[in-house]
Amino acid sequence: MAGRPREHDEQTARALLDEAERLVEAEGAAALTVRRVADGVGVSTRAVYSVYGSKDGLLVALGVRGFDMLGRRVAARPRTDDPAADLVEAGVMVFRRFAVEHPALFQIAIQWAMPDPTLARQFRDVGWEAWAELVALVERVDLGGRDVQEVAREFHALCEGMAAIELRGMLAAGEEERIWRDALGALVAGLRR
Amino acid sequence: MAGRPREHDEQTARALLDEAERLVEAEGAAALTVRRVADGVGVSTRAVYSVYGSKDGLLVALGVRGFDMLGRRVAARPRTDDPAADLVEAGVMVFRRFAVEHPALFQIAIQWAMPDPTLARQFRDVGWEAWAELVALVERVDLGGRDVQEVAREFHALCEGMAAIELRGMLAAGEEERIWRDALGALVAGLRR
DNA sequence: CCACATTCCGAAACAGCGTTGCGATATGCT
DNA sequence: AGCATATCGCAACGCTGTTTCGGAATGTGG
Repeated sequence: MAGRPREHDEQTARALLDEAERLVEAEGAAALTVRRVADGVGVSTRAVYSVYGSKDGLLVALGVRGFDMLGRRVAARPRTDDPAADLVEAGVMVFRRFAVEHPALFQIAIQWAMPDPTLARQFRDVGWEAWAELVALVERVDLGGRDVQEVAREFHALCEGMAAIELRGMLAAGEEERIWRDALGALVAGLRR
Repeated sequence: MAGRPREHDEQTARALLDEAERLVEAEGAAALTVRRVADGVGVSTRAVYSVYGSKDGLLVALGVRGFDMLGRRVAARPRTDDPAADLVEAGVMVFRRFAVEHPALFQIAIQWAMPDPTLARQFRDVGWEAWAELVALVERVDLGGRDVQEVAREFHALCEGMAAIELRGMLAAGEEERIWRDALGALVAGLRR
């Protein structure tokens, strides 16, 4: 008595998630509807509910994907003998790149840009792993007795704000990386004195 | 040939906007529906369309209200003989207070947290006025030849990021103001050297 | 080899959303 | 007084997320 085997495997799950991210990226959060995601992959709307339970489940999965990506990239950063520069470079080359290349994931995972922000609780664990990677980078910088968690928050705040502003098209075209380095460098320098 | 006089005057308009802000504040952006706003004020849904044209029009009006509030408060800040401190205090006492007291307006006006972010174009003018007030504060600080607009952007980015983080409950309770001052102070100090 | 029990999928239905067309209503001018 | 006119409230439309339900597909017991 085995019953009918499920047709929607892990491959369909990834295809659905890809389509969801693509939709938000291309047409904004309002374009993310269960019907369009299903149609884009070529399955019925029921498949989305079989795999992710609900539209909210889809959003949570996007958040997990975002934090997973972010955490891996921070961890993969090279460590030089200049911890302060390492931190700034991580901000520019990881956080900025992530936000620019995957704005939909940035908005969902980092900014909690969803109809129901309490859903963020469901990817808190994955987020914490990425957070720990950032803290590890901050820990290497001498900050004159400042609380590491607190500094990490402040650094993250500047990164998040810069990313938000850049995604809104408010940074001079072509100058984005320089301005990021200027801002992040100034914050770290100001914290060290 | 005068026709029937309109029943929904400026007073109803303000009542609708108040109710809209209250709804978003209390239950999140998803709770903002034309029907609920109308019911809350005691008029029909048609009134919302008579006054604001659409739900999007309501969102734009909330954005205008936010920027108007922000601009006035920045302009009203006292100028002391320490321009750098004035800037930091403006960030803490204006931007932070605004975000904490009116999170819905912050999310709409500043973060463009709407289904269709292109609506932000419609309150760009009011936003520019508030922006000019911030630039005026930055201009007084000696920044060693840095571009004023650019520094204003960086300062705004940190404020926006800190506000976003605080609204998500990620700052130690009771320590918020001190952390804001620490972060903003560090950025300004780092920019001045 | 067949029929059954079991499981899942897809189409259709439901409530709620933003929005709009239409009949009824309430006013000011002639 | 009666007509012209502009507004309002109700009901409908197409869309949304979600659920229900009948049919289809499979591994197993006879």
